Amino acid sequence: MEDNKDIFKSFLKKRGSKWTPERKAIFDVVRSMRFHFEADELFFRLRQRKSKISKGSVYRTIKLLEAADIIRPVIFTERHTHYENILGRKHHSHLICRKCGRIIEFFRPEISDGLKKAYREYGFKEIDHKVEATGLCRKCQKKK
Amino acid sequence: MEDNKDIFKSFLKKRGSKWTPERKAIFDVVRSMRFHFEADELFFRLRQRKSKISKGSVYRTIKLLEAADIIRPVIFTERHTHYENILGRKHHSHLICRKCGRIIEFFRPEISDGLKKAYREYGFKEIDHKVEATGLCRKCQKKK
DNA sequence: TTATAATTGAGAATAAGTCTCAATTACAAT
DNA sequence: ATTGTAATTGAGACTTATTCTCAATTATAA
Ligand SMILES: [Mn+2]
Ligand SMILES: [Mn+2]
Ligand SMILES: [Zn+2]
Ligand SMILES: [Zn+2]
Repeated sequence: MEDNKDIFKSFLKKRGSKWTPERKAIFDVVRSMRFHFEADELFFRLRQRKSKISKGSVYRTIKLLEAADIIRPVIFTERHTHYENILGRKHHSHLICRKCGRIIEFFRPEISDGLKKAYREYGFKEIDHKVEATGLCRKCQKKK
Repeated sequence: MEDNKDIFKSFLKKRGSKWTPERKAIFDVVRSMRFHFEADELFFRLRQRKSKISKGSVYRTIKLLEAADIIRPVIFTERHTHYENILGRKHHSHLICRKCGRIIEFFRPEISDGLKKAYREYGFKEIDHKVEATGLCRKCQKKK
């Protein structure tokens, strides 16, 4: 079976794309991310590692990682896209505090269930889904 | 009880804001929208009605309509925000075809249920939620 | 080693949305 | 009705995330 480490390389090979140092570096950084991140953050971390990869390559590689199902876009509240590494992670939903921005990841079988029924009812072939629930966290409810 | 026609006016009055011809015109157009729309579309329709309302006022008024719970942002797949009129409409989820873009609105009690449980479990006070499920519609599954 | 198509970096371009500010206007108080 | 004033408006400059362009570079198969 395939190691997560090689999954991007294989993906690229399979489609006749090249395995470049830039792509490797970006994939490495992505694998190191523990939580949600944005393009800019990748760029910044690459800089810290004294890599001189361009903004353009970061965005281009993000698209490839998405196509490879290694990352997916999440959190749509803000103006720029947020991503998360989904390698070996269970699909989950997000609960977001409108005041402090805290994000909680959760899973509820009822939701998967309802979605499955919807896909079936409308004859859709499932690809992905996003659930974003907003509210006020306990702390923020107290503060006046 | 209050007529939908006056809901925006009352909202503005209540907070000491003015009921201007521009706001009325934008609200009228929003009320006429049958499906999801974007800022640009409001602007365009206002132009058709030979109104000369500025882009600035359209965006400013959209914010007010959101605050008044007359519209809400939906559909996060694209780069710009989409909205829908929620006056008198039941809260629903969206099923979107990745290929042709067709959007189906649906409601599944299991989803509301799961969300309610999540809010309770994490002590959040509910505000709103969005569910976007993507896949391939029947037609698009057939085509090759 | 070579040939070639894919990839890269740099920076220009795009586009949604926000901001600024002087001129205008709604509307409450006279 | 008139006036005073704070809120609102239009015009266009600005911001910012992302995409595009293209000449130079590079991975890889032959
Ligand atoms: Mn997450
Ligand atoms: Mn809808
Ligand atoms: Zn909070
Ligand atoms: Zn379709």
